[in-house]
Amino acid sequence: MAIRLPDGTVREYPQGTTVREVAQDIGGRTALEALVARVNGRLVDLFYRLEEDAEIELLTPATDAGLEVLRHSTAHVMAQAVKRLFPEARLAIGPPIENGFYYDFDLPRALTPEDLERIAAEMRRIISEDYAFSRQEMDREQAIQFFRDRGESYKVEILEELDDPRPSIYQQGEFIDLCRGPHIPSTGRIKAFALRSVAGAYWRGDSHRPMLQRIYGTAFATQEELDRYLELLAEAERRDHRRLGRELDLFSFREEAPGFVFWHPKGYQLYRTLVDFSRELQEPRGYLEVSTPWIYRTTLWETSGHWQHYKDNMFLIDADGDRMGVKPMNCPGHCLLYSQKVHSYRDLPVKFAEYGPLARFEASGTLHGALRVRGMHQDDAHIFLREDQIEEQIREVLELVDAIYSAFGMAYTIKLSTRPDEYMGELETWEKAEAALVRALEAAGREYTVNPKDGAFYGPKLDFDVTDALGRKWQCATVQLDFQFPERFDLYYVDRDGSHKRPVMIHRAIMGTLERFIGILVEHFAGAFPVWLAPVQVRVLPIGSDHVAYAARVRAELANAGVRAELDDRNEKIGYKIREAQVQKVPYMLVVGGKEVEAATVAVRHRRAGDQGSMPLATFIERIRHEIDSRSLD
RNA sequence: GCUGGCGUAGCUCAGUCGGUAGAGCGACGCACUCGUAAUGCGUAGGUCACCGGUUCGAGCCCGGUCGCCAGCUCCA
Repeated sequence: MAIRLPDGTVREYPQGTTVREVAQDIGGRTALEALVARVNGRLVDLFYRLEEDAEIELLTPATDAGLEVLRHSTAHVMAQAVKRLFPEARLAIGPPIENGFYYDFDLPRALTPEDLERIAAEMRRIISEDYAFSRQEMDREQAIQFFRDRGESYKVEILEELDDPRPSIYQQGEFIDLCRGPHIPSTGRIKAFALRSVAGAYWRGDSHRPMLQRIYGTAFATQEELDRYLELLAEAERRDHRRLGRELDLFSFREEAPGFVFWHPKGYQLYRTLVDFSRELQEPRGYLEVSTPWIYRTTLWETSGHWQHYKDNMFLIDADGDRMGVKPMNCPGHCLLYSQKVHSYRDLPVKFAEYGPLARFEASGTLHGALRVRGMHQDDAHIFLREDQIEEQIREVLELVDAIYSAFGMAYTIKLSTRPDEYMGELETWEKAEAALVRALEAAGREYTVNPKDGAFYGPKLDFDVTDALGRKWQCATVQLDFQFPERFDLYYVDRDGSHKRPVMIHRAIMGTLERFIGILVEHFAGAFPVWLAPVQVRVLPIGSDHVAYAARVRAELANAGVRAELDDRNEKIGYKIREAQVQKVPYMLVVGGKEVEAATVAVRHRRAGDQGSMPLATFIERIRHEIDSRSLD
């Protein structure tokens, strides 16, 4: 039979040759380091027997697929260790995930960090014992009986719902598990792993099913790569917005108001800078900023459909017998506002923007600093338009998204989220909306992936995942196309021929929730904001008390030039003042002493580049103004 | 909401066997008038998350509540 290799060469082997034998024949590093192989596009073990002509590719842990298999096998080794230490443990599932793997167990008691140590030690023993992985297929009924005899009720449940008539099981040493495979050749091939944490997880992700214990771990091809990954996690911890928010005096949280943010003056400065930026971009595009009520009678929520689809996430108030709900979204209010007057086809699109407060009753366990809150503000807007304007308006929004994210140096990807199971309106309308979004994306030449069933209850949406400086993804922007609200609110415009037509609506937020977006920015920039965003752009540091008066004049001139500047006139050594400004990540420090007073200059120190030498104040102002106005990311 | 863990000064943490609480940093005061990442000395600061129980006596043991953390579910 003919075996074709990725480099295009074709070699002849007798039928029944294993992939491993082919690898040995080829030789070289890839063959030596290969963990699994892809044969005609399908992943297989190295002991797989080739029976006919095939294209094969050997996969080392340097490939995504190879690394994934390595992690999957490490999960099996972990399960083996758990079984050795806790023979009564029942196995659930143990897949590889992004950056690692997990395995869920039903255990008689809660695991402690010490248990993780013991499990890791047992894993190291299993790795040094170097058991080969083997594969066996059996009839489904036989497999069910096999796992039932071993008391593995979760495996039995999986098998009972499995389509495969001949499921496979894998074995290494004494450990046997139901598994599709493939796996690495032997446990000794695991070179670097770490167990990270234990947490509860529902069987099959269903909150009505038993809670299992999930152990998270990770594995890499080499110790260096593992160390690099662990260092990335440590860096993420150092950048945690909850910690930096406190240290930089941006915001705080109190148990008196779980899920709400207290914005300190510096944090709120940042917040205002973002809103100003949003206005600056939206006003030229015809957005009209409005403010609408934040508490409405439930009758409005019934009209909008929130009562039926979103009630559990709403703060409800009994106001003297009147049932009212705090708004989780602005759309119903904007619909009422739209219906306040008669619109001509010529007036469309009408774009209402609002930055006001919203409240969503999020489950207590989901709250997370500023990233997941109950009280929020969005750079929200609703566009009322004619059907023939959909493509052009979606394109304009896409272009706005681009303008905003590029200002923060953030790349992003687009997801198209389609009709969820619990949806409102007609199937036909949904299909029309989904098709319109696809057309707009394609016309704009944007790449996107499809995220099935993740749309809002009133329409399909485009979600934007931004990637931060540590490579983590966050969902911020959302653009939703909606045919339902105009219907429910009986909105119309007067068309050319005088008839009443139904407008379409686009719901859109770019930064999304500002609380969340600022949390992301704090972590993205590690608190060292570019000058245009920095709450304090300059701190003026007089060396002695004789220089305070001059320093105060410098600060005032900076303020006149629209630069946010502070004066540190405390009676401290210059080194101490500099250290404090550095720790606060203030972009520029202006040191002024006798020489500067004399020459009417300032000695400029940049938080990263250090001492920049002296220059006339006007020169510095010109430079920093340019940096601010151009929204430089340096 | 669920599972597990945690809650002591503004922050980070110590507190032994149950005997009424401590450090460093920060804050404040005083002195020092200083040239690019920490001057010295002193002072104040605690309902040990909250409520209840056991005990002669609870930061410590038990129960409940709240909050936070890691996940799950949900999601911007």
